[in-house]
Amino acid sequence: MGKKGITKRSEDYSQWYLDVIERADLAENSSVRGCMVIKPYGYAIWENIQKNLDRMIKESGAKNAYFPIFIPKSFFSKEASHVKGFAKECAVVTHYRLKESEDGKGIEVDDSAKLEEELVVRPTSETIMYDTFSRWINSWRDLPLKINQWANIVRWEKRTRLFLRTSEFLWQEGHTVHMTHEESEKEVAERLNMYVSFAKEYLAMEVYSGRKSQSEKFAGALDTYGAEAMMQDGKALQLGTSHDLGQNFAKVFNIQFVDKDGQRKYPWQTSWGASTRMMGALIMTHSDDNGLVLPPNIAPVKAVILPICKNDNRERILSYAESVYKDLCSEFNAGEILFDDRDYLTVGEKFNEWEKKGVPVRIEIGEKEAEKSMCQVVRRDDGEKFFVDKGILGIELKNILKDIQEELYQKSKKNLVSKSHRVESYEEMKNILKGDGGFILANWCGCSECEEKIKYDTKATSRCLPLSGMNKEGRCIVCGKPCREEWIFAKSY
RNA sequence: CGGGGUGUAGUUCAGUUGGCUAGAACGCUACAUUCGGGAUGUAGAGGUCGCACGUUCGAGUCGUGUCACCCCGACCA
Repeated sequence: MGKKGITKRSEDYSQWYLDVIERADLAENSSVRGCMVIKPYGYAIWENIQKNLDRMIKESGAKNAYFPIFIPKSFFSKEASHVKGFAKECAVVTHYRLKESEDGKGIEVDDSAKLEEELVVRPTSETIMYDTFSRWINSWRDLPLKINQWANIVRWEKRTRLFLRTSEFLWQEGHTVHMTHEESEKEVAERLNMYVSFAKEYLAMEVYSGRKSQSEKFAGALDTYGAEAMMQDGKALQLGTSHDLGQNFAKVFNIQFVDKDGQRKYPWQTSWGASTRMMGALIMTHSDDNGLVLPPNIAPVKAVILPICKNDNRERILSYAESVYKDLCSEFNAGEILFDDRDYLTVGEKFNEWEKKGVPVRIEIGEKEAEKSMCQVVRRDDGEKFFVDKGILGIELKNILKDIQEELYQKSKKNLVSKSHRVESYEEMKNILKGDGGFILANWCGCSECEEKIKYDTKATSRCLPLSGMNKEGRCIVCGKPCREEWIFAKSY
């Protein structure tokens, strides 16, 4: 009756994904690869992310809309660096019809149904949205325009990785248009901060945020900003990005507005997004060897009630547990409290199942509890157990959930700090990256030669230049030239 | 796209120098006994050995091709 345990996380992150996603196992010989199936429990997590992030997005003034998944090839190729950045990972639709094959043994593409112009399956929606924006925007009165879209995205990556770089993923992409660069820069910063606070308040994650280097920026942007989280294995994972697009797209899509002074002008644009990868980060950050650990603010199920009964006391305990369940249901939203009265599983199996799924709190109800009109509450994050009076369970539970949320965040913060290393020499940097990894804080002159060398020597790339890294006098970790920017480097997913 | 590895039951894998009716564990189904940390017993279901071609009297096993997956590169907000 030994404990089986799931595979140690250090060996295989995918053990944590079992209840959340699985590899799409499509028909044999199918060239659709690297896709995921999001399971109901995983989708419930995504819905909680959507719900809360969507609220923050709307608070920024953006409105939700939906644009086509198909982008005419000609749109796509208008912005030179944009197309260069995405060209190698696009799925392209060339035909619109199938026909029965000559030998009657199957279906084949009907060559007579070839599209005049190929359609690109969106790898991001800048181009198709901005073509429309050019017709929506005429006057300064039409600005700022703030549009958000929840959609699926396809990027035919050479190498996929379950959850972190799948061929198809879900995301939210925001696109805004402003009169001045000052205004669009403010938007870029605010949306970056939105992702940082979302990570903190909902995902219970501490991140570094700042400007990306020129080599890491979005294809077509002036500047890209990102939020970077640190995983338990010392690798960085980007949570969200925010781009200052300048007037690059406005010029090629001919988005113009007549300003108050009567002049036709190109507006300034931004785009920003966060994807299902965020769930990957969430899971990889908090989980332990017993499975997922979900922050209460994002967990689909906040607490599970487990009656523990024997044959001779079953009815009594079940009816007591049910009254506890009803009490709690009146204080929580539908589905947030679960009553697990399955009698074909042993208690141990149930404990294990809910632990694996990361339900923040388990409420045990057995002989002792029923007698004293109490409940035993067990926290998923630290395993702490205590008795709570039935009468105050609802209030207590809310406090406990709040406490778990806060402690998970503090733990994440501690992890980020302990995995961040300010280095003074290139040797030190190489040694750390060869060992446990983590974030390296180091002065860098900003030239691409030094960045390339770091990448070649350590496989780490620059992650971002945080606010705190500006105006830090020092010498470039590689070439030794005096410089005043302290960048963050890390190996990343 | 280059280098390495792997495809056998739902899952993880074993399968000898090519040889007889294809193996285990877990999971699944039924019944009974259980139930405060991953239960036990009995019975049962479950396979075109990734796919194609080849070598052979005979292929899960050897060869070629192909497809998919994993790792490392290249690539990648």
